[in-house]
Amino acid sequence: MTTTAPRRRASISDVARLATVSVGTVSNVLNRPDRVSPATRERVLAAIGELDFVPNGSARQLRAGTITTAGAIVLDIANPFFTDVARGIEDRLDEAGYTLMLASSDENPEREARYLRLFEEHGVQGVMVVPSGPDVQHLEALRSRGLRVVLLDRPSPVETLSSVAVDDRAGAAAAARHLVDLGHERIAFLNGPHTIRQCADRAEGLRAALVDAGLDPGEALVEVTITALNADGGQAGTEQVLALDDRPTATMCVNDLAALGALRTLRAAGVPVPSGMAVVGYDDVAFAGELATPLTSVRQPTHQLGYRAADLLLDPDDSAAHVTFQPELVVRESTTGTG
Amino acid sequence: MTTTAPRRRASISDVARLATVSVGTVSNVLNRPDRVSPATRERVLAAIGELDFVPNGSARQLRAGTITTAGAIVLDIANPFFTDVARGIEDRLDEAGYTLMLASSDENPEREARYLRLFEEHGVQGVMVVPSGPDVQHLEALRSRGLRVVLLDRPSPVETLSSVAVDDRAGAAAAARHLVDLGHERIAFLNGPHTIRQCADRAEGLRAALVDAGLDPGEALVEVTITALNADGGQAGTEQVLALDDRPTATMCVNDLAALGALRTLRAAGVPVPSGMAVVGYDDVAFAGELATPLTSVRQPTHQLGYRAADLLLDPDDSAAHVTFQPELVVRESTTGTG
DNA sequence: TCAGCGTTTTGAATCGTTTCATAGCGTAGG
DNA sequence: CCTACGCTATGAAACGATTCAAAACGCTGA
Repeated sequence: MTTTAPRRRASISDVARLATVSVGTVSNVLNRPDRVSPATRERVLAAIGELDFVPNGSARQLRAGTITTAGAIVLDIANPFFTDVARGIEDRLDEAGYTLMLASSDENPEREARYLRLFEEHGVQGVMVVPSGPDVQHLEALRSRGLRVVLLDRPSPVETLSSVAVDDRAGAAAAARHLVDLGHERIAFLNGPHTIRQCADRAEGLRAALVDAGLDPGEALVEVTITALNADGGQAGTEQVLALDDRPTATMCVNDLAALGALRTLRAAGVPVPSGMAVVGYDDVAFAGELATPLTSVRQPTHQLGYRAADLLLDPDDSAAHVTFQPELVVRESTTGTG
Repeated sequence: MTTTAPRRRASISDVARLATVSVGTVSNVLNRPDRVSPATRERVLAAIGELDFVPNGSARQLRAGTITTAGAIVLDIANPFFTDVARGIEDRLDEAGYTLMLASSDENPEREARYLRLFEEHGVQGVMVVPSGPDVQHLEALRSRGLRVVLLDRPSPVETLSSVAVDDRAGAAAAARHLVDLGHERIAFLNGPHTIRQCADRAEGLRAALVDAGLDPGEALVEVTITALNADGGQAGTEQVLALDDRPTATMCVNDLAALGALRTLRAAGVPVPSGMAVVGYDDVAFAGELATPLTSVRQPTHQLGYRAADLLLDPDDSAAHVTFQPELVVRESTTGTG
């Protein structure tokens, strides 16, 4: 193995000099090989190999103006829901020869803005974003500057931005109806802050379903806000719920990771599931069915969600489109079991 | 909400014209505000705001030569192990004001090469890679062209490349010793292809531990190669194992996702765990302890792994460093239970 | 031999920044 | 009143590619 010391990167003119042609010809070999005679092409390719030449993307892009790259920003890359969505995006972009730059905002609008700026500065074709706040003006501004923008996992609050979403109200409502049908009349909801639209929507769907069932949400619903939308958050929230005077008989969680934390905490506290406390998750991630107490959860078409988002981003038709998928309640023993 | 039609992106000279200064001054406002008089600065900033000016990153980079971005390529972004590593990387880069471009190679060397090229063309400072094949010459070539390269999750096979890894032989050996101590004398190993170094190392560690215990690996070890290192792969592999004439009494899995598939398949086949078949996973992901049969698994310091990798990448010292972490066996009921 | 034509190659202009040598300007000191 | 100096601001060069009008080349047929 040879250990060459780093040297200056070869440029197209270095190649041209070595192959004794002009830079224009080298560029043609790279981009329109058919316009170059075979002999010249050979010579240029040899020089490229010799020098380990890799074209400078910045220069290319500066001149050509555009690249086949898209960006995506999700809330948390460690959450399987978002990685499944990301896979859907990647698969669709791959078909079109595009590449994806992925980043996670940590629900932090400042980080979101930083990554958006990075993407814009580097001239991506467009971005897919799970907004970390209710305000989408900055995204509309981005669109007006010529980038394609697709809102991920939330219906667009403005006409002009395309969006792909799952009906969160329907999902939460289905879960709530299921619990009410089982006789629960007091339900805890470990939810994220309402600044995240999905969280607000789910709270609303849950509330509406309770009203439909003739219950007073003020009585029947205890919403606990958790800041970390993961297992740790679920644990903290469940500890709060267990400390309540009039303890609910069921807990809905904003996602399956939080439900994992809830189950862990309930087990530690010796509360049986579901007889002591029914638990419902959200997302139906891969392991939901394999837990000690298999988890009732709301399944979302994650892969499709990402795939379709990328589809909209690539669509040459410039008009905004809005796609909504329907979620599906998957019932398991964390609500119907005998434990 | 106003809906401005996309117009041409403003450039620094548009700003200069509007503020009636030279382009150099605008650049100074952007990069060395203290060298510009407050009055001029104000005027320029107003023009920037007016025009929605966002500097062109390609042009900047072309001239300045470098950006504070690093790339990472993992095998599968849907695998919690890799996303935890990615979080570690992100956290360290964030401290240094760097941003991360993340991609997954799908264990496909061609995809890996494509992303490496993309990263290089865009002038990242360096890349962290979980190589998808045994050959690292292309990475050494990258390094010789001036990029910083850190191998992720595998010890470097060459001196010149920095690496961060967990001792895979030790992890597999610890798991094997545990199984042998429990009396198992025939062990199935659902492993990935040996072209992936971790897989080869784990097979070797397992084999060595069996020899140490006085067993003949030819007899005691049944290695089943699975192509998908996830739950589906685990399911397929387990089906093969169950069809064997002389059925092993324990199954080691290359990761927890595969173990999830194994547990699912065993349950479907009515094979009790661990009395009918003990199961060991690898990675100790968040849900491992919460499964129907809590999973014995090899814990790796994932977050640290990523954090340290980014650390090496940022280290101004150019010499190659090699960091190895030790894994830890976490024993649960999938091997010691009464099921 | 030369005009005419199609193919291949050339080289200068261009993209939007940063950088840096230099010019302009106001002020303090002699 | 002139010089020197410190601030600011200027504007051209440079980064490394693509693009395209024009030149060079190689043939064919008269």
